[in-house]
Amino acid sequence: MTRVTPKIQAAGHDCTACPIRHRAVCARCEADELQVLEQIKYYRSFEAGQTVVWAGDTMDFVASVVTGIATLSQTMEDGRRQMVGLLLPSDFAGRPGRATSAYDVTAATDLVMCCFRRKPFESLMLSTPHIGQRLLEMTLDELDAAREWMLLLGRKTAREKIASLLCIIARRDASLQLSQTHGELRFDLPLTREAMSEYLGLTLETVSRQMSSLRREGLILTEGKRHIIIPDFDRLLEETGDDSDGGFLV
Amino acid sequence: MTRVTPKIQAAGHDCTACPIRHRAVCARCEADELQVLEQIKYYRSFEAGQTVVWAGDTMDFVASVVTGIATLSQTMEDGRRQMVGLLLPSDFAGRPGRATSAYDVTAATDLVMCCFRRKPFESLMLSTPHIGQRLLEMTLDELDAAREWMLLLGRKTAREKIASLLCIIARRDASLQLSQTHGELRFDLPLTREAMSEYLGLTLETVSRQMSSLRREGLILTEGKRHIIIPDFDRLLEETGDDSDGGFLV
DNA sequence: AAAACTCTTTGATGTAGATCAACCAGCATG
DNA sequence: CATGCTGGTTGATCTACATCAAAGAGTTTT
Repeated sequence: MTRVTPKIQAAGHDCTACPIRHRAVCARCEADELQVLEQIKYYRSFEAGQTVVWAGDTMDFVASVVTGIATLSQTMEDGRRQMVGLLLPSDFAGRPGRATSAYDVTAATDLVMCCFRRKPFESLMLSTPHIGQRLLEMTLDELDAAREWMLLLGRKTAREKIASLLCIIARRDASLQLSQTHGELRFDLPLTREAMSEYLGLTLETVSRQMSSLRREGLILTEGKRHIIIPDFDRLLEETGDDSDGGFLV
Repeated sequence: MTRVTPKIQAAGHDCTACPIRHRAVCARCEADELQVLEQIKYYRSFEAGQTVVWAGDTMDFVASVVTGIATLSQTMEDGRRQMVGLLLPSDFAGRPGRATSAYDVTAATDLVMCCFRRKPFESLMLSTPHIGQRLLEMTLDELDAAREWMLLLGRKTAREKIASLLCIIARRDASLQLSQTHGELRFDLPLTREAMSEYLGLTLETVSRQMSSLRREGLILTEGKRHIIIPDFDRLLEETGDDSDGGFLV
């Protein structure tokens, strides 16, 4: 389990060079506002599989994902688990005004977060409207995504669920690389079959079977277990059950 | 279909007498800020079953639910529907900065909304931080509720889903009446079996069967089709699958 | 007071996905 | 190079819920 510690931790204190500068909670901040943020921020790294916080534990910071992927999940007493959020670079974790985490937060891949102690961040929100405004916008986006996910969980078939997840990840990956979402797409699946099943409200066996079925039909190709190639994105899109046009807001 | 038009429409321009004054987006506003809001607000009434807006249609206002219940739902091309939100008095509908509704908004019961034209509301948000702050708080609450719902949709059994829904409605009803959530509770179900099924990701037959089963076991009693009596709230709570203590944030 | 609605309940049957159980591939470890 | 470990695949069987179908209860309409 030897993993390279992401470089940014050692380096970057300079917000202007930050890769998520224009999309994170600080996106609207002016130079002087950024300087205040730089005073209270610190980076934390996690290895794939590590837990950032457990549901119910105190969480005295809020944070932006800088690189990697984190998941939010809930667990029932008897162990049933449901993932309720997938945090990608620039997404925000934690809730101003709340001391304990409502969810298990876990590093799905190696992860770097830009953290702010909660109290200073909260007072900053009062004095710096740009932060609150941006956070509102991001929270509204999250709410839309959560509601889209409710449709998936409540009404889609296993096959549609898998296709939807693959399309979402492919799309977000493409948007990070600034490539087009047409024709062939390739990316690494950042989730295990088990994590996928927790996100989709399925068992991992069903996930595996549906992946195999999509592979058999040529809708996806795989290299190793995790590298996915989508030869024709639009064709996979048709399997999601969504409107051909609009669909997910991502 | 003769229904009494809610009185507030004729009467109330006075925010200070508003029943949702202390819980809605305007909760944190000072007297002078309320005066500005009063300038741009207007009431709209809808009868049970009426559509407020269709998904995709332009929605040039945002609004607070004053009395009654509204639902948000999504529809797939082939007609499968999933409810993604239940708006109770004081809840907020619409999204500042977005011109079209992402969901079908429907009056589940007779409904009165306090509306603000979107543009003036947006500029008010910039000049009146109290509104944006409150909206952020409400949106974060909605997001928590949506995530709780994802757990229900993804992992709960039909029986647990029904018990959860009844508990949530009973709880919110009790909080409006300022009564305790222990021992016997009674309330009117504001949803048809079909609406319940759309919310829970079930068919209406399954909803009906599970309601009958809870009734047979004495967990609920019914008077007519819609009036529900919960003789022992804590006993019903045990059927939800949630932690006995915390559970829903509502 | 019969007809037509809407909402609900109940029964018979079918099926998607869960559950239980092997087994395989890739890797790290003694 | 056997050993165990983690993550993934595939098969056989079971079951919770969907689907199809009919009928009851409470309305409004004629």
